[in-house]
Amino acid sequence: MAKGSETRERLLGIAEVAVLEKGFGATSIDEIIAAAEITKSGFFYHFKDKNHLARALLVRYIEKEEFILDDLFNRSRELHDDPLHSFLIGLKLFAEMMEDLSSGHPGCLVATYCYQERLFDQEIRDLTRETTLVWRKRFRDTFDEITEIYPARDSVDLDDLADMVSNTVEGGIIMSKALRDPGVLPRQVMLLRSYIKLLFSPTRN
Amino acid sequence: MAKGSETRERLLGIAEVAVLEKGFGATSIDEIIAAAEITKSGFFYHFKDKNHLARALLVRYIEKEEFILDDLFNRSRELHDDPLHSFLIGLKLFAEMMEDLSSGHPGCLVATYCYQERLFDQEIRDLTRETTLVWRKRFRDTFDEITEIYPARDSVDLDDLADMVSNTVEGGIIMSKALRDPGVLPRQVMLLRSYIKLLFSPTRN
DNA sequence: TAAAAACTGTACTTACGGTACAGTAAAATC
DNA sequence: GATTTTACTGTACCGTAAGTACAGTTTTTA
Repeated sequence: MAKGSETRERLLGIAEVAVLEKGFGATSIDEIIAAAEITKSGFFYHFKDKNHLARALLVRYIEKEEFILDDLFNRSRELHDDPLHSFLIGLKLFAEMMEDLSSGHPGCLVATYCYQERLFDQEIRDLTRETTLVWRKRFRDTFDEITEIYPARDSVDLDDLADMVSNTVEGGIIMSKALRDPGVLPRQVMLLRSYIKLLFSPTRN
Repeated sequence: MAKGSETRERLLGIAEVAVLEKGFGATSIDEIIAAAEITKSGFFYHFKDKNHLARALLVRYIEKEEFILDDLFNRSRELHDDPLHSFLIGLKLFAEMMEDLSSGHPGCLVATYCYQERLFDQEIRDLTRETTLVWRKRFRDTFDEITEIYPARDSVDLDDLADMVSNTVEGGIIMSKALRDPGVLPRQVMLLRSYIKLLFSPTRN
């Protein structure tokens, strides 16, 4: 079992890089198996078709993301009791993490899939939607905690505000890629942080 | 000339929809010519290869965008003399425009190209970069005008703030697609507006 | 009416997604 | 230690797509 899932992981790793660079439709199975030094039959042993590869890629990506976010915001929670300040610390940590990616964020699979939706079956499209809703819930819970203590200085919908976190990251990845400047994403996260700070800071500041 | 450029436009229109739905690599020339009811030879008369189609698509898209943004922010400028309030009006108008797109924003070609960069030649990658810099300059000029009158309540880099406008739109398009809710993009634009408002409003508010 | 523009038609090459299926080496299970 | 399962290899094949080449034809414009 160990050897098999090792090969599977290698295939997924190679495919992920290729998909984020060229898009799913432009990534050929032939190039994946060439890089993985495996035969086509070997590939189809692991994934019955390209759609199954797509799904496995997405599931793996989502799990990795969730783990990273859990870890980061748990740490920020340990650094400060107050939900607002803890979240502001979390955003700073996130920005720093994005800054440390030497060649920039490689890209978000959810975003690439959204921009190529017609290539995927309903199951995959539902997965991207549910993932985005999980992100929303994560940050919505945070903002619920914050508003229990700090009243917002402008009337905003908290689901929209929660979406703004994902929105900033997704937009920042694109802007970083477009400008070929990995620094854009972390700086945009810091701007989001500035908004949260202004929005919830007590009036006398 | 009229008939030729008419066919060319038709090809570009069909290609744009397909590329935004499936990505460039997954859009076949055969499907484009089938929809346009033209032969393959006819296609290659207009575009010598797929890369030339990609470039023409992008150039056309950029020109359309620029025209729309010019029009919108010129109108908002006419509605209010003050640069801050004029910009806030412009963002509201933009949000309304996004809301009126019945099936949501079809997607940004710059974003799809960024997520499939390895498919395109250097010239196209430079084009996406320069376009993003033009967007930056547009909003940077606006924020320069605003800061001449209103001091920012938090220390922010104005280029970053200018990028935040594009960032919000690019992210909003992805979030709208992921959640299958066209309303996300306009609501995110309104959140950006809320930030600009908080950031530049005189302290007593 | 001549020339340029805008195509059609045919034929071919290479690459890719996918199928089918027989065979095999290594690892886990009984 | 034999057997089954896992994880592959190898070969051969099909349909579709991108792209090339080039000769011929219609339509528009000068």
